[in-house]
Amino acid sequence: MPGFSESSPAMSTSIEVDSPPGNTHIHPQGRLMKELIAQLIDSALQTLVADGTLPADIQPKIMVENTRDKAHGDFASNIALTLAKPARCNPRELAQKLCDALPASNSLAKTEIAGPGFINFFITQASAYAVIGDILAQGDQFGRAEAGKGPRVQVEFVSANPTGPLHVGHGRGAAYGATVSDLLEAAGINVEREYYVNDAGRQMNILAVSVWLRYLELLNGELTFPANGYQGHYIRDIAHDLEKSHGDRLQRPVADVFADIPADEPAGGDKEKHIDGLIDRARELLGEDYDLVFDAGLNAILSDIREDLGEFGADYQEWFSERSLTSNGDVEKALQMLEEKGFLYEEEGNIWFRSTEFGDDKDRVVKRANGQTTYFASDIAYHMNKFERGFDQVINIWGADHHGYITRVKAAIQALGYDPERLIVKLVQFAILYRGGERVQMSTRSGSFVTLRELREEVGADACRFFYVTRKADQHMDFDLDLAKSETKDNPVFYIQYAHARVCSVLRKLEEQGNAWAQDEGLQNLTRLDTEAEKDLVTTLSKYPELLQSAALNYEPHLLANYLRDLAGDFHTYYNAHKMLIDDAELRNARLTLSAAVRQVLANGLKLLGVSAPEQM
RNA sequence: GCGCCCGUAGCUCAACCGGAUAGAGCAACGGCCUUCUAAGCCGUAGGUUGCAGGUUCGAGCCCUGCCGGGCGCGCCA
Repeated sequence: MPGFSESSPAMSTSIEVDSPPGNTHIHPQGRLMKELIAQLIDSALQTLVADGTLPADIQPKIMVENTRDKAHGDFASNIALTLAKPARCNPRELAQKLCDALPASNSLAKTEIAGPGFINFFITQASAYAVIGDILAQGDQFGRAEAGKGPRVQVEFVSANPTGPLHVGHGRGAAYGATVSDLLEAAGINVEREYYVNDAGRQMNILAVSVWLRYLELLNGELTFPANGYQGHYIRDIAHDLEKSHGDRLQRPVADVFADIPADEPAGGDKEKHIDGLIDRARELLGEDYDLVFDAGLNAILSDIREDLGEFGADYQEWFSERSLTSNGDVEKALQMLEEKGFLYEEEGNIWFRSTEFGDDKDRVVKRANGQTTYFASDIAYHMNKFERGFDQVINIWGADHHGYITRVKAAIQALGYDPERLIVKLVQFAILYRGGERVQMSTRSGSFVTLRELREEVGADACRFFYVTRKADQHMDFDLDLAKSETKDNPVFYIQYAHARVCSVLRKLEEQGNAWAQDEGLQNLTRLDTEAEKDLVTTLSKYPELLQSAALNYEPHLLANYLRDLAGDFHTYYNAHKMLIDDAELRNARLTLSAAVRQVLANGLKLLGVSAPEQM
């Protein structure tokens, strides 16, 4: 995971708190205990080196990790295992010596040696429970790193061609990109979200022609619509608006439009040649008015996409136009730079980029014999532009079908003199929708919905956002619509939201009883919380900040989704086993204080996932 | 054919980046509602981590080969 590292080993031994690497600017509460333990171990090591038990030249990496099994304490280190060989002694014996040499700490209850030589650390209850006070004191900031201290990172996501509404395939990229961006921001990184608008190229011309033909239909009656045109009803809507705003200004004789155009596919011809002929003809007949049609299509669809994403909770700082790369000269500039560095050559009139020098399978055309630059040329210029804007790191979130482009884009970046490691491409696999146990067929023809908007309307934005990121992005996922809509515990979204609402409900109930939650009294009596359910809950809470960092820096929002489910589960278990509204005021307030901390963490996590945290269900 | 991703309980997926007895949720089976939301909880069962080797104190994770699935291999965008 390159990029965020600014590690500076201050000690003779390097202390590594397990994952994520780097990001030393982040010191959330949850990691402090690990660091403390690592320092205790380091001190013990130095003692053993001083008395000759360990050779002086060892370079140990001190790893402190969470235990999986609470019988193993709170934290564990494998240091004795890794040092057994250089120390030429039995790992368990070494572990014992290390334990004996550990400095005293009032956070540490005891240590144990287990298994092949792990050292298990048990922290004191007071130390563990301190997190509850932290959560309530920090509120919605709990778990977040200090803002604006980190590097500048750009996240580009969705970037679907503006030729039609977003479909459910884009939904996963939108949810993933939005969540990763928010997570990175929570990790203290300066995030800029960007949408690359493919407003140049043939597809956009096809869109323009489609709109124009529907417009002509409106004025002159039905005509033979090209097989390769955009068929969707939204094209008619745009045509209708065009007619409203410009009347018959764009009217041209239909016979002229189709005269001498190569035959379309249904007529035994080539649909590509047919549509290209129509594009040329439209330009010819419309002259400068062509742009009017073109922009009408582009703007209508783009504003629809913007609105759609906005309602989905995906907000962008920048909508970057592909056309601007041509008009501002960036494409030519990028090609010129490659030319100067000797990475371009000409063959049969085409200009090729030597991407094979950077591991690509074959060289790629950047400019055709007819003088037109390729889409790839725009991509090169676009990435050059990104780095020129000063981002430390650039993250592209692409559909899995684009993986073939990674190598060539990285090749171009490298050829331009930038470190290709600064570009991170995350591929998002497609989601397959299921309804009633049946796979929903994704065809425009079938009655099944295809757009993201329809999906949101059917299952709700909360469930959409959550379900999309609940699996690792590079995994194929099955999206169960019935489950997403269900209001039972089977549905993780409801399950988590319900846990949040339950805490609110208890506090409301308390008020109805004419009582109030006394946080201070609760904090002072946390030691009364001595059941297993309560200890487990506190342990889970204490892991939140670290989990957040890990989810952010590894671009894995599913970790947060799973965590919230676990936390909600722990809470439901607790709630069911222990009554809160009891007469014993000290215990009551202690339990309410713990519950309020759970509510806070649930709310913080849900917010990052773009899911609402209702107070009542 | 080449490249990338993947293969874990009947199903959908985790596993803190090499650690201890591989974990959740569904589904299945058995319990719990005069009690703050049963929109919930508890318990049982379920595995040779696709197969075969290798690396080491230790492998679901790393290496090699094979089997199976997905995607990509345009002067398309």
